[in-house]
Amino acid sequence: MERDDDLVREGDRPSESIVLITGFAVRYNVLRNGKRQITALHVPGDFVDLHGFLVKEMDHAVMTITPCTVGMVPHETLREISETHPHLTRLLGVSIAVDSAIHRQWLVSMGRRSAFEHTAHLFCELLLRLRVVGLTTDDSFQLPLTQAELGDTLGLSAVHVNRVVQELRKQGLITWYGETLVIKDGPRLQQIAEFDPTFLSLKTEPR
Amino acid sequence: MERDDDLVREGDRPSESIVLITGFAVRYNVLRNGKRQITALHVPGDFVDLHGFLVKEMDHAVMTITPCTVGMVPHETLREISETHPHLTRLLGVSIAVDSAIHRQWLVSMGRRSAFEHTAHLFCELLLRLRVVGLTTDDSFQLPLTQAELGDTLGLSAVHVNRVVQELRKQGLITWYGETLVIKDGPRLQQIAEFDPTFLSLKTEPR
DNA sequence: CGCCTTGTTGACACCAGTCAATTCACGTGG
DNA sequence: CCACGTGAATTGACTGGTGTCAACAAGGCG
Repeated sequence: MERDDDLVREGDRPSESIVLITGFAVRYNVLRNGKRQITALHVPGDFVDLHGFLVKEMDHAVMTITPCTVGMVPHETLREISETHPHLTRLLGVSIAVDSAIHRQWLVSMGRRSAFEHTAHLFCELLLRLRVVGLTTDDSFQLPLTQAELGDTLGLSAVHVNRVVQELRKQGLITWYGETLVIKDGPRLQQIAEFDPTFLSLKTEPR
Repeated sequence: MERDDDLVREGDRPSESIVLITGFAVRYNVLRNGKRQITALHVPGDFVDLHGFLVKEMDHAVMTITPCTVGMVPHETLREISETHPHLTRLLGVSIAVDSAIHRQWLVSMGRRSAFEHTAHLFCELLLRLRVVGLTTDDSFQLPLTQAELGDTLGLSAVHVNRVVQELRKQGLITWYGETLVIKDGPRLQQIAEFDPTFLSLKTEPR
């Protein structure tokens, strides 16, 4: 798939779920006044649309922000799995639970962190998530987002994102050149963001 | 349980999950500087701590904000259910999916709605959720939150919550006296909040 | 009766939004 | 190889929504 393709549209009633194999995608809502809020950033390995299996109708859309390759899993298959493979079902549940943990952290960032801290927190989160799937080299990774898209993710204006990014650069915390983001001082960035890496870690359950 | 009791503490590794039978509870995080963000409001009927079954360690706390009665479900029971009752398992999944839908709406509100719209949206959501469990009379319900707690929910200061509530009153949209909140003009409130009631509705799946 | 929480109000500060112009990075076509 | 076009990044000036601080009112309760 190309850049800026819709994977799911608002109002859809999908009959299959999507696994993101390579590339980045975003989940978002658009308001009447044209403002957009991105509610999730999906990286390779993410089950992008699992809850579409459970809810009636999509209340939001998902689109690629880079060229992507995806896998499709028919809901029928998911149903069979949920009836015959309880431990796989649990894995799906864990996937949803992790999404949920990320959502909670985003809420904390939106509500109670400054734009600076919020941005730092997101970068910490992405470094960790991308490291898990082997997409980092040392403390850097590809961040194929425009500053405007980053603003829609953070709930900030594009102009203010720019100011914040400049400040992060000036303080020697990051470098962001082209699509490559380098975390230059991870510990301090985590400290600023009050980032707790354990919120992404999962219980390794028997079975 | 009394008011302001902890149901779950940050860092806990619970061995049972909680069903809220009567009363209200909140899920929250506290930052170093003392700021608090409430990430979920739980009403009677909610499965408060389902994901504690799936994740290793709680990254947040849950406490009652009214006297509550709760039911405890050992994780062992949940595991048995997940292995032998796929359709019940699905119900649990749906519960998580609904939480997730609410979280996304909160993110949109936090990021892209004004304080006024955000507050209106929350009131619309609560009216609908409480109606589903039969806790409304006409367009009113019990809202046992202080304005400070409401601020921690919305990501606003207590002072600003007060200003917003005054404005909602002045425009004839709500009444809030004691713990009783009355929605006086639901349609207009929904319109202001850009509230879409379908985001809480669920697919009624065979089995 | 006096404390303590909650709600309310006003003055003021500041973070972040908006608007508009400019620069920069690139890709394309002549 | 260079002129242009386009989207992204950057900058500055100004606005405005929300936070902070502080004081006061209104109840509820021991």
